[in-house]
Amino acid sequence: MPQTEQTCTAAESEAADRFNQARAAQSVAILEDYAEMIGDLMEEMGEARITDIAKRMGVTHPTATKAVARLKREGLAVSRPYRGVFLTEDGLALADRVRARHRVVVEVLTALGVPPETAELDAEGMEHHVSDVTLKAFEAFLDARR
Amino acid sequence: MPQTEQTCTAAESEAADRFNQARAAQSVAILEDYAEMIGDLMEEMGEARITDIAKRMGVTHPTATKAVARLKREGLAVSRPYRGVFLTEDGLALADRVRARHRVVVEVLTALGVPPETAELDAEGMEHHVSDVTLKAFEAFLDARR
DNA sequence: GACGAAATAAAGCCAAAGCTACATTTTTGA
DNA sequence: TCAAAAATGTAGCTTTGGCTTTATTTCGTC
Ligand SMILES: [Mn+2]
Ligand SMILES: [Mn+2]
Ligand SMILES: [Mn+2]
Ligand SMILES: [Mn+2]
Repeated sequence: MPQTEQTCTAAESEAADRFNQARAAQSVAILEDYAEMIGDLMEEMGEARITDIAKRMGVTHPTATKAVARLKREGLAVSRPYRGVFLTEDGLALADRVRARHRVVVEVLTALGVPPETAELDAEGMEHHVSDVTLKAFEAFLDARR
Repeated sequence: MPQTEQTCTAAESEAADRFNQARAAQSVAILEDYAEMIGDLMEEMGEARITDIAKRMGVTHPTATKAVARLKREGLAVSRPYRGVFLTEDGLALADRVRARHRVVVEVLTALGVPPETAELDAEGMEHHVSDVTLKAFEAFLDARR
C-alpha cells in the first residue's frame, strides 16, 4: 500500500537528521578529548593526575574531576581516591583512534594550505565531526598526493 | 627583567588554548545553525514559525522557543507572541556568513572525495570550527582546482 | 615524625539545551 | 459563528559542563 502518511517534509527531515548527527558527535567530543589527553599524559608521565588533566584542558580541577567521573562511568578510565587516572583497554583504544584521526585532520588542513598553528586550533573542534567515511576519504587524499 | 615566572608548561598552555578555542566555537554553534535556518525559512515562507523551526532542527517546540529567546537576547532576531520569528540585520548578516561558510565546507569535502550526503552531514558540525584563516585557505584551494 | 604546601574531594551554584506536561491563543472549517 | 485543531507559551525536570568554596588527604622537607 502506498505510504502517503507524512508528518514532515523531506527538507525538514533531512535537516533534522543533519542536526541530530552533529548533536550526537558533540555529545562524545569531550569524552574523546579527555581520553586522548589522558593517554598522552600516561605516555609522558606514567599516569594522569587530576591537576595535570585540568591544566591541559584549561579548566579547573573540579571540572576535570567531573569529566573523569564520566569516563569511569562509561568504562573508559579507572582511578582510586587521591591517585592517578588510568585509561582502560576501551579507553586506550578510543584514545588511539582519536589521536590518529586528529593527526589526519591536521595533515589535511595543512595540505590545503592552512598554517600549522591554525590547523591545530581548528582541528581540535572539527575532528569530532569527521565520520569514518570522511576519514577514509581524507586518508586517500593524503596518500594520493605523496 | 627576565620573566621566569611560570605557572604551566608550554605543552599545557598550548593544549589549553586549543580546547578553549574549540569550546568558544561550540558556544556559538547553535546560534549559527538557528540563524542560518531561520534565514532559510524567511526566504522560503516569508517568516519563520516556531513549529517549522522546531521541525527543521529536529527538536521539540519548547526547545526551539528557548533558542529563539537566546537569539532575541543577542539581538539577532525579533518576534511577538504567537507570531513568526524574523532575523534582525545582524541576524541576517550572521546567517549569510554561516550559509556561505557551510557551502564552502561541503564543497571542500566533496572535492576531497567525500560522498555528497556524508559531506552534508559532517559539514553541519565541522563548519563551526572553521576559522577565517582556514576558510580563506579552503576558498583558495577550491579556486585553484577549477 | 610533624608541619606546611599541594593535590584531591565534595558540595553547591549557574547557564545551556534537551525533554514532558499543561495552559493559552490563534486558525480552520463545518 | 463557534468548536476543534493547531500553534504557541510557560513551568519545571534532567544532564552536562563550567565555576567557587571549603574540607580532606597526601607529599615533601626539615
Ligand atoms: Mn578535540
Ligand atoms: Mn584532539
Ligand atoms: Mn551547523
Ligand atoms: Mn550549517
